[in-house]
Amino acid sequence: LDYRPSEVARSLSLRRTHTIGLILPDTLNPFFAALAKGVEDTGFRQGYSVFLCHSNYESKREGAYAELMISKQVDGVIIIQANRDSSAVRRLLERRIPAVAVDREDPDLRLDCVVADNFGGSVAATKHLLALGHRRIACIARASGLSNATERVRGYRVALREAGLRPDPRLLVAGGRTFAEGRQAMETLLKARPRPTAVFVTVDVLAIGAIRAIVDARLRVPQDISVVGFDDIPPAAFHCPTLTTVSMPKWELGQRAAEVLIARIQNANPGRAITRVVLPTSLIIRESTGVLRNGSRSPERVE
Amino acid sequence: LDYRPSEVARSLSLRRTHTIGLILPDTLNPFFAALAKGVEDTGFRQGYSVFLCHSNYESKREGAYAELMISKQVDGVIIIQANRDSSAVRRLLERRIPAVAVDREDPDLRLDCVVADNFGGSVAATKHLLALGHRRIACIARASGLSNATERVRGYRVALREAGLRPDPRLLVAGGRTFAEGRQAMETLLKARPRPTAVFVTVDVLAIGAIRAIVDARLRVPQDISVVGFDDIPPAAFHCPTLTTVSMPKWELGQRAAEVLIARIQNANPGRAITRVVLPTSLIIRESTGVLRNGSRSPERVE
DNA sequence: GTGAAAGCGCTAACAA
DNA sequence: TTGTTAGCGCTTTCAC
Repeated sequence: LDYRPSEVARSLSLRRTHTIGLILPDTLNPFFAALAKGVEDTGFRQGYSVFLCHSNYESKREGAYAELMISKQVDGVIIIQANRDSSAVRRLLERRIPAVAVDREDPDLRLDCVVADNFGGSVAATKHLLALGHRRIACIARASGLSNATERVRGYRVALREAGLRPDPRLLVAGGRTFAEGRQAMETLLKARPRPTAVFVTVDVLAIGAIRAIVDARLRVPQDISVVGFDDIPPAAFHCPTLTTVSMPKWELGQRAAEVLIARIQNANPGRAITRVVLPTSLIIRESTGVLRNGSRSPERVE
Repeated sequence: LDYRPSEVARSLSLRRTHTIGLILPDTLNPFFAALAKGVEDTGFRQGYSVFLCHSNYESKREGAYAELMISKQVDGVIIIQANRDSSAVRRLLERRIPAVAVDREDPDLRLDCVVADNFGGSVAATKHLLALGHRRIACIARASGLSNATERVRGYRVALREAGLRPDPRLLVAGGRTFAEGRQAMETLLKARPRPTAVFVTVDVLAIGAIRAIVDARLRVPQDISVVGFDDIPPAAFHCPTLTTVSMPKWELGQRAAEVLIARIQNANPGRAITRVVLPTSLIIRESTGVLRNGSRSPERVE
């Protein structure tokens, strides 16, 4: 007859809940959504349920969720930190809750992490623009101070330097995280003189916003300005023009994070060395980048 | 000193877990992601944690999750059914787990539901195209057989009939749920002769794919073909051209569902009448729709 | 008021 | 092998 053992009684008895917490800024962002799917898929396959915890980019809420996960006695948590404030992670570690950081890492923290090769991807993106003849290459980047953001800017800078160019600080502008903020950042950039002929936008969502700003200024992508993004979110391949971008292994990031976490949970070896996995990124060339045209050098009108 | 009561012991004792399950097809779809955020936000505010359960559009996985939610003894579940198969919901109801259906409803099932005015939104979208002078108006729709999909097609048909037009079955094509499937559907439609001058795509994701097909065929939106979508996902406002669409109260759908569920949970009145809430939709006019041009009547070349 | 005890539904250790 | 029992950490009841 229709009997289901009570998981809560089992949890109390076994002291394991077969539940993990996933703390992330916002699943509305397609990048995080894909990553979340990766953890949920592998958790499901391995018998773990996942609590969805939106920090909403707020440290306070992140902390509240960490506290809640402690009370709920999850077996572990996967966290995409909202910002530089790592108190939530520290709290988890303090309570000996297995935790793994994804997408962004903090060298000060001793915990497992799964990240992508942000630096390499950014070098590739910038070199692609250089190979197309561009020299005035701008960059729109998240100013979160988190490793993924800083690594991307570092890749951009290093690539420029290797090409014998000096990064122009006026061409580096801070973006937020929404389409609208990407547009805004690009509007700022469009005022620079001479205007950049290409822009490396370190987040696809911002890149799509940036293209909007370019189009609204009656300029064309890529004829007047080339743009390359980062993440390869689903809309990137369908935007007009389709977006040249650096592909992130989004689902895999989540998958690997779940695997590392579950291994840590089941391997009751607390002194085990820290795991750090780095997944490769790769440049996907589409329509939004093109060779530098002389005519696009310094048009007078931006309307 | 740093003491946290064990929620699992409390749950066992109180027979309430302060946890709800959220079963949905896929958070990668921005529509579901926004809805999920709505339930998570209000759950958080009211002291409920949410289990994220991707059915992946598979009844089997949906059923497995329903079973798991029963074992985990969640206080209730919110479900966006993957397809016509309602066995998962029935299972929940059988076990007296409070459940609420969101976005799609099944008249055969006696459970609370929160849906949007899909019919009204579709009528408005179609009337908008009619007002612009279009007569050959195609429709790309999900063929899931679920209420939201059928209501949207019904709205389209009713609006055409009210304008004295007879819906042409050759202009109604089934789309899937991805950008690529939207493009495919539009490719089919582009072969129709005479070609439609406008298309109502019942899902934004499909609409963006459809625009891609139109552009690839060297036609322009809206000069050659107008397109209106449905959902108003974030990229819709940033696409080129920006997408005219019917706005869905996505976050609110999730929020209301959570509220209805929590009320049902706390109101131990099992005989209470079924709650059915319908939220309004509204047409948002952007760039992808324009007046019918005679020149766009029947161009010969589709490249 | 304060404190002890029973019970929530399981698992695991131990007896028989 | 099978059956019994203690205990997981809380809430609630009941006795003091």
